[in-house]
Amino acid sequence: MKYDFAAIEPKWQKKWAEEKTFRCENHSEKPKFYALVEFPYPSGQGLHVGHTRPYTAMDVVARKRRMDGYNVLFPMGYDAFGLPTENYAIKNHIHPAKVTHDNIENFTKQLHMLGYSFDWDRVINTTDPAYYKWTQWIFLQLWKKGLAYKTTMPVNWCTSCKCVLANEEVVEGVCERCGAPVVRKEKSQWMLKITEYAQRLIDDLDDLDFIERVKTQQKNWIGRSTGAEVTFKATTGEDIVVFTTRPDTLFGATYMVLSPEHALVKGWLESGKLNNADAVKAYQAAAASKSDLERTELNKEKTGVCLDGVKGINPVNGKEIPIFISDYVLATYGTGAIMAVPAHDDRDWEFAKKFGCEIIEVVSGGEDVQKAAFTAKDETGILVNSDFLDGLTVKDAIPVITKWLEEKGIGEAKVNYKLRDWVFSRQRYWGEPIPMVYCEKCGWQPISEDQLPLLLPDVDSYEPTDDGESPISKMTDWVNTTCPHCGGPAKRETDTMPQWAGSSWYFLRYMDPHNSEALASKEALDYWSPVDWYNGGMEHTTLHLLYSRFWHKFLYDIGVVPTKEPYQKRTSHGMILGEGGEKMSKSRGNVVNPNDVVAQYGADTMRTYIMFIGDFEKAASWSDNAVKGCKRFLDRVWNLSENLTDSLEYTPANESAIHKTIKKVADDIEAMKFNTAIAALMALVNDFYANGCSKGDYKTLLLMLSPFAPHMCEELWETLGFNAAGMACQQAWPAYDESKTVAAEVQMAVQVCGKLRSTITVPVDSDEAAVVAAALADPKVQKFTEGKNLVKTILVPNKLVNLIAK
RNA sequence: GCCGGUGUGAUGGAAUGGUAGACGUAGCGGAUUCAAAAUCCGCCGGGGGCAACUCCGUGUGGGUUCGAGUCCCACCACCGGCACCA
Repeated sequence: MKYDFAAIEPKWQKKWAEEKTFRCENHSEKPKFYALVEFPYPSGQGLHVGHTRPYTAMDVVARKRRMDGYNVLFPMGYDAFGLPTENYAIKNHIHPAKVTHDNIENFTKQLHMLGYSFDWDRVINTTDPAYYKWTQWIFLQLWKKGLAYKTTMPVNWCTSCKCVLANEEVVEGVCERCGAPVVRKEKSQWMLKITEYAQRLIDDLDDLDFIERVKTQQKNWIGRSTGAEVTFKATTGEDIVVFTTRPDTLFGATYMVLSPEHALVKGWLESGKLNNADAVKAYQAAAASKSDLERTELNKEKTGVCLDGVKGINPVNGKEIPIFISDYVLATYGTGAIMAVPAHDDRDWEFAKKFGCEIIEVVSGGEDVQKAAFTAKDETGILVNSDFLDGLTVKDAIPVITKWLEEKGIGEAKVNYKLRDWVFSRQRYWGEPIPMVYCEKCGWQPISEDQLPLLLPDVDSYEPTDDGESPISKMTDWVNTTCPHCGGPAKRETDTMPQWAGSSWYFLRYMDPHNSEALASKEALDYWSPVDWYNGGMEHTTLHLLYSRFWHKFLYDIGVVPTKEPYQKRTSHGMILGEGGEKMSKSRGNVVNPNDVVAQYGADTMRTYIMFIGDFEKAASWSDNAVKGCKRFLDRVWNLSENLTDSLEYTPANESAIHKTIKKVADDIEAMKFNTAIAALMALVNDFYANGCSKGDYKTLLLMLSPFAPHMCEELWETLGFNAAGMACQQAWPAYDESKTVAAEVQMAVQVCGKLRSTITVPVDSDEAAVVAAALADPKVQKFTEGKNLVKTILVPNKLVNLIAK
């Protein structure tokens, strides 16, 4: 019989679908296990090989855990709102809902084709009104708690998408999605107060089993820094509050810098306090017109303007110091104003040199501060020229000055974060409508919860507008409504939610996907929470992963979900590169389509190869030749089935290898070392070829291989008549006996003075004396020990003996 | 600049401080075949030697250890994240 994957694979896929083999219930005697992969954005290109790596990996884990006796939830869905669909719809004049529907159909077919063990009764789609009803509901709860607010501020504006972006969506000054330049635009936007959760988002990482680089990247992004806020006085009477991480250097503050957008500057200009108003206004205008890229350009010359007519007063010594405006001070961080200590800060030093400001050393221990700033914060620095702080180390001076500031009422300890509130509105069509109404009399009002879902209206044109308004704004029938509060005329919000809204809570919906009363029932949430293991891409670390942790914490605070954190464990896969090690792209012509691979080699080969390709966490490049190697392996397994001995016992020569492999494959799957798990199975098959293979040997092999190559294993399982107790995927993982993982005789390395000289074969667990005696009997060893005294021996049981001879 | 990671044959990659290169590709030799494909068997880090064998070898230089790819120190290269964040 030939291994005809083209017939076998659809046969089993059909059976699994019809019998709902992988459906799971929200209750069980078994322990629960919730395995999650990031749901795809159903693009027109279909499933990418990049998707198959995490999906296959978690499918292997899910299948293995079922065999371990868990009640496994392994769901799939579609994150279908978003710009590419909208852009495709515009270009081809097809409704985005239709495009989405077709793409989802294609994705579903492909996911079935790969034999994934998803519970298909729990599929969700973020564009389904029954789903986004609850996305809107969560937004309303955020609004009720004051965590959603609308405000006018400078925001990131993508010049190509014609849409605002969150900070997280701007990568190196350009749009994360399309690569177009991002500029600052003053716009009124819905914002979510993620900053209120900054500290908890850091602290709660400690108890989670996330890979370290995810934790550090999130901490980096949140960017906590501790210091103090200090109030300086202006000679015109106003308070100027600054944030500093180095309050110890306060005596060295010789000037101040405000961001060009700072409110005080506007005030001084309006009240005519500034003698150089024209220069100041010109500088403000120049700063405003700069793109993010220009503003953050590396090693840029410092620029600025000194305010003529107003000075600051250093509160520790009463000195009058000049005030500048400069774009190296950001309006959106801290208070938008700094005290400048050029002797101990590189940026301030550079600015001071250019503008001729005074540089006073207040921390000794470095080089001449006139030549370079001394920025060390450790014990090497001793305070000088600082009155009561003199003689203290930097570390000791900080609490002393902070306490002093607090006592005098001119400052306090303060923590700042780089994290900004989440800009939550988009001027586009294909997203969840924001369920808010604006009334001239009552301001912003939420629509009543019983009116949800607020449906996305049909429009004729989805084109984004150049004036920065959503396409829906032209739909006057929809826009004009009545105020839920006073009943008077009012207008709906026409911006929609960002792409990240639907994915911020989707894992909860899988727990109870058809619930019309709540986003999920309390019983379902209690049973399945939290997600036990979530695998996804590193590119989502400071986007989806952070956003969904924030939403989950909010839902926890209002009593909707039972756990503080959504995901207990987070792992991440490396990218799949093209044949030459370059990123796959249409322009390079190195894109691998899973459909082609499955057609040529079958899904089991595709699955096995994508797991064997290399270290799961690292990038790996595709190799057509190596795919053939995996096909060859599966063929060898198949062909072996025709030469089995009848016994259901293990063949003695294979026994210890089988026990060892059972342990290794199980451990490797849990550790995501899929490549070595498959290597171990290959080695075992090589043993079977060499030693012969019994039905019993083969049965265990099929069970171990079934998570990787489920179709072929089911077929063989059936053909060989093992199926009385159900399919292979429904069996228990084979048991191993630790004592049998070691053969009766072991080969041991013999070193003389640390150098390998020979190997000997001895009975397992031989004691030191026996091993040493056997080693000394070896002529190759004798060559190096002859005429010397054995000073010491080191034994590593069953592995190695080292003879120290002098 | 700060944080994290990685450096091993021709190649993808293996190695709880204990026989470096498992397993797979490619390559070479053989069997089978009219021939090829497929399949099966063998070889496959470098130098020296007919051989037995021997010396060298995990980015570089030191160190700890009976023993280091693995631990420590310094450096080099590359990759990823953050970055005028006060």
